[in-house]
Amino acid sequence: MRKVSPSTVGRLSIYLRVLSELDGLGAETVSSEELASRCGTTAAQVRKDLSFFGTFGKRGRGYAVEELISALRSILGLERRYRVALIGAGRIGVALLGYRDFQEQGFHIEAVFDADPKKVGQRWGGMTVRPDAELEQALAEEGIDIVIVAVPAEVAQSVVDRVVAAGVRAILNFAPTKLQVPAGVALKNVNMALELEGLSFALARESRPRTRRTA
Amino acid sequence: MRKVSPSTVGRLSIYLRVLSELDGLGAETVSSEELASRCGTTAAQVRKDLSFFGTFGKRGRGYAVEELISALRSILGLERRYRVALIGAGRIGVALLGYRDFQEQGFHIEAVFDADPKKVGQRWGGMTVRPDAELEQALAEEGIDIVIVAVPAEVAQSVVDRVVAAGVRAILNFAPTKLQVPAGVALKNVNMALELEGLSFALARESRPRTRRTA
DNA sequence: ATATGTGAACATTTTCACAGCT
DNA sequence: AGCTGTGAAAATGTTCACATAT
Repeated sequence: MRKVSPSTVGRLSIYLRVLSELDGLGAETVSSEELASRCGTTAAQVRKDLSFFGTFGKRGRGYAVEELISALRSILGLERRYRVALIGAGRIGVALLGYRDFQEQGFHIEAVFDADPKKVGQRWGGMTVRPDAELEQALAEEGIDIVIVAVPAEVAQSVVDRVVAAGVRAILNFAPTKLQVPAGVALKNVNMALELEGLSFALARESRPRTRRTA
Repeated sequence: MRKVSPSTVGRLSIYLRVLSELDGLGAETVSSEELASRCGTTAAQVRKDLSFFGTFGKRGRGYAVEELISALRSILGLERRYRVALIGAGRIGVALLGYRDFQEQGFHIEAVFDADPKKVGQRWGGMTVRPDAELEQALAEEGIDIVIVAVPAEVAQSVVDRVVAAGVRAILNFAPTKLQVPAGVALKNVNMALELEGLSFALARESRPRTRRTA
C-alpha cells in the first residue's frame, strides 16, 4: 500500500459521496459495478482504487455500504476536525464563509483575514475580519491546519510564502495563478477560469469537427 | 494533431496566463525552459504540449510571446464571446455574478435563473433573476453557449438534463455531485469539497509518516 | 551556440481477465 | 453462481536525448 495517485484520491471522495446517498436510500450493500456506474467509472477501477488501502468487500456479495463509508472517511482523514483560515474577504471569500457544508464536513473556518482596512472589522457569518498583519500570529494561536487563499492573483504567492513560513502544510488556492510551494506542503487549486477555458476548447473543437483536413 | 488530453489543455491555459504576465513585463521572447519553470512543469512538457497543435517556436531563439499568446487563444477558442447562463442565485451564484474577470475573458453572463420565488425578480450586478420556468425558452432565445450550474446537489442532475435537452453543449458544475451527461456535451466540475478532502488526505498521510509498519 | 520539435524510452494509470472466496 | 482482489496487458502520459533549424 504505497504511492496513491491524486486521481485515486479524488475518486475516493466521489465514492464516499455516492455511498452516502445510497446509505440514505437504505442500501445495505453495493457492488463495484453499481458504485462505478453511479460514479462514472468502471468496476475494475473501483476495486483497484480500494485495493490500495485494504480489502473491504465480500466476494460474491459486494461492499457493505456503512462499513465502506467508515473506511473511506478514515482513509481520507475525515474523522477529525480541521481548523481552517480564510485569507481574503472578497466575493469568493465571503461566499465560502456562508457555505455551511464545510462546517458539517469537519472543516471549520476559525479566522478570516483581509489586507484592506475597509474590510477589517466587518462581520461575516459570525466572524470578524482581521487585519493581514495578524496573520502569522493568529495562524499559530488558532492552530490552523488549512488555509484558503482567496486573494487577487498578484498577491497570492506572497501570501502563500508567509503561510508556509508560518508552518501551514495544506493550502486551497482560489487565485487564478500557479503557486509554488515547497515539498511537504499540499496545494490544491480551484480555478474557474481554467475550467471555462476547458469548455471553450471543447466547444471550439466540435465546431470544426470531423477528423483532419485543414489545408 | 489528434487526441489531446485534458491535462494538456489545462496546461495550455496556464501557459497563456503566464505568457500574459510576461507580455505585461515587456518580454518579447521566451524559451520552453523559462515558461516551464514559471508554470511548474518541464521544458519537454511545454514543447510536447504545443507540438500537438503546430510549430510555434524558432529554433535557437524560443517563442515569440505575443505570437504564442494569439496562437493559444485561438487553440482554446478564446477569440470569440461566449454567452453564459447561471442557474442558481445562491451564495456561489451571486459571487460569480460579481466576478468581473469572466466578462473580460469573453464569458458573458446573459441570464440568471432560480427556482425560489423569493429570489426571482431580485437584481444582481445589473441582472434580474428569472424564474426556473423560463429556463428552456430563455436558453434558446439568448443563444446560450455555456451553463453554470450552481444549485443544490439534489436538483443538479435534473437541471442538467433540462439544459442538455435544450441543446446546451457545455456545462460548468459547482454542485458537489457527479453529473451524467451524454457524449458530445462537455462537463467540467468545480468542487471545493473534493479538494478539501484531498488536503485532508495529504495531512492524514504525513501525520502517520515514514514508510510502512502499521501492525 | 542555442533552443526547438520529436521519436523512442520510461512511468504511470486504466482495463482485462480470471483465480479464489462466500 | 456471483463478485471481489489482483497480476498481466494495454493505453496513456511524461521525460529523455538528439538531430535539426536559426
